[in-house]
Amino acid sequence: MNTFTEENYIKAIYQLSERNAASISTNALAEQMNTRAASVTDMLKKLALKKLINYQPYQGFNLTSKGRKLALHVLRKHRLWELFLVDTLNFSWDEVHDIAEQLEHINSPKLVDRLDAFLDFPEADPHGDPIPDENLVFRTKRAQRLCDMKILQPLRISGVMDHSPLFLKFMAQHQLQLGEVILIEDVNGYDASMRIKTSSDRIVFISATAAQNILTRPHHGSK
Amino acid sequence: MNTFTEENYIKAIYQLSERNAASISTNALAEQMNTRAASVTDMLKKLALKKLINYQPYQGFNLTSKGRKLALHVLRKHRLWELFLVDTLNFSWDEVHDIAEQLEHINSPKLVDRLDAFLDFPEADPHGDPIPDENLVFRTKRAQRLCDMKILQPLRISGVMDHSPLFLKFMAQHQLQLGEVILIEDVNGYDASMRIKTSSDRIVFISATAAQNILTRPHHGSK
DNA sequence: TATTAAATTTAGACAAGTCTAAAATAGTAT
DNA sequence: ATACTATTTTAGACTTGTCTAAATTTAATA
Ligand SMILES: [Mn+2]
Ligand SMILES: [Mn+2]
Ligand SMILES: [Mn+2]
Ligand SMILES: [Mn+2]
Repeated sequence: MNTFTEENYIKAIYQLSERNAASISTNALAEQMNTRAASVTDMLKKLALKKLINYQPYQGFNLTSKGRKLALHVLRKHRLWELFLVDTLNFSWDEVHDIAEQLEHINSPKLVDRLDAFLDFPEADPHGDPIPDENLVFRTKRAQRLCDMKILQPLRISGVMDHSPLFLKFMAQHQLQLGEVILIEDVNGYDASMRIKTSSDRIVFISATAAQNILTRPHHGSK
Repeated sequence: MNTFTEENYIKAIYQLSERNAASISTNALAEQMNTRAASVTDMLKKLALKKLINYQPYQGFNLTSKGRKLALHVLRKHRLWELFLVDTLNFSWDEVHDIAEQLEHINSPKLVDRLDAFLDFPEADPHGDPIPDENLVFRTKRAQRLCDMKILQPLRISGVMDHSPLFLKFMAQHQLQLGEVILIEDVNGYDASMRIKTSSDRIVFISATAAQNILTRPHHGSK
């Protein structure tokens, strides 16, 4: 049906438009895909021919509903496989992205659904990213960045925006895992760095950069 | 490292030389790969350049030790994934081949080894084909065809030679599963069809064609 | 408005893998 | 030994995805 390359382009377009809204620039996509603008233009024509994107030369482009569905289907597979690797095969969360980048292209609807069932219909992957269900609908809303949250409010760490092994290892070093409940005790007026208290009363200082990449949800828990 | 296509060619060469021994003909490989002889010749040159096969124009070809290792590595992945699909995701044995045909090309040594451990270092896939271990060594010898076995001797069904869904469904219909212990009661002198008795004293008649595609081992069990 | 700069697209080329049709080789039969 | 046939290889072409360099369009600046 679609080549790996086409799927990767469609996924990249989806992810760029998630961040920047509106329509995406050829250059931005070229950077994301680690290729040249000319190659992107070539591919855009093909994707438009397949009705996966709307595209007018020089006027930008965006996903059609068919393209959006494909993007969500690939994301669903990517995230289910990541969770499988962590939960079932005991990989750590900083090792799984590159493998899922391959597994997301395996073509077998039955396999995806069986994997989904085996993992008990999970709502989020090991990085807290929501997993679309079999109808490609998100059942969970995305969480908010730690840097945008109020002080002294219980928060549960529910995801990360930066998926690089470097950042994921940083999180592990500071024992900030998904599910951990924390509290912003203080935001430094000078550099917006934060003093954080964990549920076990441990104190952690993190930079504003780090706080921008941690996703949280208000926690309404016992005490 | 290697493309999917190269891996598929190498695997096909391995499987052809397993059956026919010696060196393989361009035409035989073309048929196996569902392509044309000219395309095969093109690929043979590339595989020879990569030192995966020995190849002299017009003189046939065979795997180098490097090529054999690659073939075994791909087979290992194929068979581990097939077992995973059947044992863990509850697929039936006639559904898994095409999916494993894709999964066998996922490139991650760590993933293969983790999968191997998760499945508890299995020695055979759902069709009874032996799985090379992490050093690419077979720990089990291949079984023998039912049609070559002696009469009135307890035999355990340990594999099949034909992997087509048609044949696998035939086996299921006659309730001939892997592990089942059977006995050849009689071989018909006219068409070499067989009367078989199962451990539960059920009688099954099968054609010589079927008997050629069932693999068995002598069974030394509790009566 | 004219000029300049940035972004995007086209032109032309290349590698991988495939194909058909034609040429070369090996093997067999007279 | 010669002729025929089956097998294999080459020649030339096509598709996909990529690239560099040049041309085009849009946007920004003077
Ligand atoms: Mn990918
Ligand atoms: Mn993820
Ligand atoms: Mn394959
Ligand atoms: Mn098998």
